[in-house]
Amino acid sequence: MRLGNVPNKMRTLERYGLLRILVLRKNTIYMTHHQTTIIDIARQLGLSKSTVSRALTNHPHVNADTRQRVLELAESLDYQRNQLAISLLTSRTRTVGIMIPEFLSFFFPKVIIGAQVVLAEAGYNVIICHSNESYATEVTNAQALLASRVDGLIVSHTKETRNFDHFRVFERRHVPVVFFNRVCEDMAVSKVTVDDYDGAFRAVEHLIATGKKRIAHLAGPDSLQNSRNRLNGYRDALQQHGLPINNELIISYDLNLDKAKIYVSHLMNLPDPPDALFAMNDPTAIEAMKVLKSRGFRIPDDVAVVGFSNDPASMLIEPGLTTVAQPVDEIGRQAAQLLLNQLTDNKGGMATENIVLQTELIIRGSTTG
Amino acid sequence: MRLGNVPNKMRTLERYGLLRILVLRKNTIYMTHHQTTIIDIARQLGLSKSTVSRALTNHPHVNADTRQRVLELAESLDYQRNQLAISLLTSRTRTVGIMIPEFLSFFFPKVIIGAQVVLAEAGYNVIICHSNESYATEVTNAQALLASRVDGLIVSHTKETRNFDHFRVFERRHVPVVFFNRVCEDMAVSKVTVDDYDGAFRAVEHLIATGKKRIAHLAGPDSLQNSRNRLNGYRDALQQHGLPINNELIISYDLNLDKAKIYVSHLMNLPDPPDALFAMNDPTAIEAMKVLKSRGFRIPDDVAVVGFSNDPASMLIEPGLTTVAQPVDEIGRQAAQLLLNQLTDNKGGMATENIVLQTELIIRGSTTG
DNA sequence: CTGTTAGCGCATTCAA
DNA sequence: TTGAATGCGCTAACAG
Repeated sequence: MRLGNVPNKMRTLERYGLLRILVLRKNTIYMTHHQTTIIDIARQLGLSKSTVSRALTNHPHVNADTRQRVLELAESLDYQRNQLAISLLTSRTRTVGIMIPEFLSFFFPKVIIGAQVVLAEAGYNVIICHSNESYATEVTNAQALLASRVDGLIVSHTKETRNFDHFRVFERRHVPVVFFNRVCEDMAVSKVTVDDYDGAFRAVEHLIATGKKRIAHLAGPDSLQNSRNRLNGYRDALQQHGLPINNELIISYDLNLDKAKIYVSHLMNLPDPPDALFAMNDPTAIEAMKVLKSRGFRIPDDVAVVGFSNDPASMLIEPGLTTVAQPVDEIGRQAAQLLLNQLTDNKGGMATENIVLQTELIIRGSTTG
Repeated sequence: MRLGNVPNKMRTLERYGLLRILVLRKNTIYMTHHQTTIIDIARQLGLSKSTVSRALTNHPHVNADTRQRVLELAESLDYQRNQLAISLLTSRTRTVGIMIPEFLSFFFPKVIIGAQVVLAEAGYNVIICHSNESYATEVTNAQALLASRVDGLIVSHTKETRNFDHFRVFERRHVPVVFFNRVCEDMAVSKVTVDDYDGAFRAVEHLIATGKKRIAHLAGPDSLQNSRNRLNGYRDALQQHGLPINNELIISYDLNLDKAKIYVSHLMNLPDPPDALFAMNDPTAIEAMKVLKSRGFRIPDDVAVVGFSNDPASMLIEPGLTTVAQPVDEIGRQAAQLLLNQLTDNKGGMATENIVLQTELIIRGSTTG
C-alpha cells in the first residue's frame, strides 16, 4: 500500500479522516501506541493544529474561549507535549548535561545538587551522566549528550582521560562547556576549581608547625591537574620551611583504595619511615588511618594524617581527620552560573571565565592530639 | 520573503542549491550555528540523502566505495547524527530515565551503577534525575522525562510522595516503569525490593539474643513502604519472643538527621530508657551512636545499636555498626533487567514482575562487645 | 545499488 | 483570531 501518489488534498485528509488508518498500517514498524498529538486535539475541536499549538503555548493571539476548550481537551486526553519535536524544530533542548567520573564519594553528588538548583531556576533540565572513571564510557556519554543536543555541558573528567577530543567537539558546535574540579588545561572554556596548591601548601605547613619533619605524600595520578597542583603545594611548603624533598616519600597512584593500603604499608616499612602523611583525598587518608591503626601506630603522635575535601567520613573516624575543606555546593552553583552566562549571552561570544575558590583547613585529632 | 508559493521542484532545489540562503534567512530566529547534516554530505558528494543515510547506518545495500566516501566526508565535516530527529521518527530514544530521591548516601549511586552496566550492554543510555526528596521536583522530572520520550523509567520515590499520578501517566503511555527500594503499592508495575520485614525481624531477634529487653525503634516515615515493613518486622520479633511492644519506644520520623539527635536524647531521658536501638537506616544509627557516645553511654553494654543498609561508614565508626546489608548492585541490575524484559517484549504485554532480594545481618561491635 | 517521497510532532510565518 | 503551509533531520518504503 503506497500513498505517494495520492493527491495533496487527500493526504491532508488522511490526517483528519479515515485514511489515517492506511498511514498507520504503512508505518507499522514504528507504531507502538498512539500518543495524543495536537492534531488529535485539533480534529476533535474542529480547529487547525496551529491554533491548538498557540493555545498550548500561551500565544497571545488566541481567543480565550478557544484556549479554554483546547486546554481542557488536552487535559482529558492526557496530552503531553513531545519535547523531541520541539527541540528538533527550535534547536534548543533546554537541557544541560552534567558528567561526573564517580559518585560514591559525597563530592560529586553535592556539586550536582548545587548546580541543579541554579539550573532549575533558569528553566533548564539536568541530565546526569556517570562515566565511572572510564575513558571509553566518557566518550560514549559525550557523544550521546551531543546527539541528544544538550544546550550545554558541565563536566569533570575521568582520571584516565588524556585526550579531550570528545569535549572539543562541543566547542566546535558552539555548545558551551564548563569544567570543574578536574579540568582540561588546554581547552579555552570556563572552569571552576579550588586553589589546590594553596590548600595543600597550608595543610603541609600545618603539619610542619606541629613538629613533623618527614612528611609523605600520597599523590593522585599525574593526569589530574588538581593532583599536580596539590603536589606542587606540598613541595613548596617543604622547601619554604627548609625541609628536604624526598622522592621516596612521594607516591603517585591511581586512587584505587586497595593500592593505598599497600603504599602506606610500604612507607611505614622504610628504614626511616615518615612521621606524617598528606593524602590526595579523604578516602585515601581514611584508608591510611585504618592501616596505621591496625599496625599499632599512634595517630597523630607516631604518624599524623591530613586528607583533602572534608568528606563526612572524616568526622566519623577516630581520631577525626584533619582535612582541606572545599566549598562543594558553591562549586556546583558557580559552574551552573558560568554555563548560564554563556547560554544566555546572545552575542554569541564564548566569553569564558575561570573561577578559583578558596579552601579551608579543618584541624582535627589526626594532627593535634 | 515568503517561499510558500515556490513550486515543489524549486523547493527541492533550495535544499541543494542557492535558494537555501533564502530559507536560512527566513528562519533566522532558529538559526544559531549550522551543524552538518546528511544533506550537506549528500550535496558535496552528489548523492541523495537516502544513500548517505544508508551508508551511515550500515545498511547492506550500499556500494562499498560510496560508503567509504560518505564516511570519510562525514568524519572530516565533523558530522554528528541528530538523535532528536531519529527518535522523533522512530518513537524510540534508546534512553531510560533513572530517578532517585537523594544521592548523598552510598545506596542510590551504587544501585545506579549496577543498573547502568546492564542497560549499557543492551544499548541503552541512562539519564539520571535527582528529585532531592522533593515531591514537586519529582513531578517536574517525571514530566521532563516523558516529554523527552524515554523508553522506560526506573524510580525510587521521595518520602513526600503520596500521589503517584505522575508515574501513572507512564503506564497509560505504555512506557514501562520499574520501582525499587521505595515502591508504590498501588501500581501494577515491576518492583525490586529487599525483604525489609525479614531483615528487621532478624536484626531485632539478634538484639534479643544478646539479652536486650527494651529495644527502641527509630522508624522511617509512614509514607515509605519499607519503613512500614521494617516496623512490622520489629514488632513481630518482639512479640514472638514475648517482649512487650511499647509505643513510647517507637518513633517515626522523616529521616532528617538533626531530628534524630533530638529523638535519641529524648529516648535516653525516659525514666526507663531503652537498652537497644534499631534504626531505619545507617545514617540514623550513626547519628544515634554519636549522641550516645557524647552522653557517656557505653556501646553496646549500655545501649546496643543496629542500622540498616551496611553503609561504608558503618565500618568506620567505633565500635563498628551492626547492620542489615542489602545487595545494592544486585538491586540495580535486577531493576534494569526487569525493565529490559518489558522493553524487548514485543508482545506488548506489560508482564510485570516482583523481585524481593534477601538481606544479610552483619554483626559488629555495636551489638557484641 | 540509488533516488524520490513521505512523515515523525511541533512552532512559526504568511495570508486571510 | 484562525488556517495553511513549511521545515527541523532523519529513516524507510517504494520505484527505478
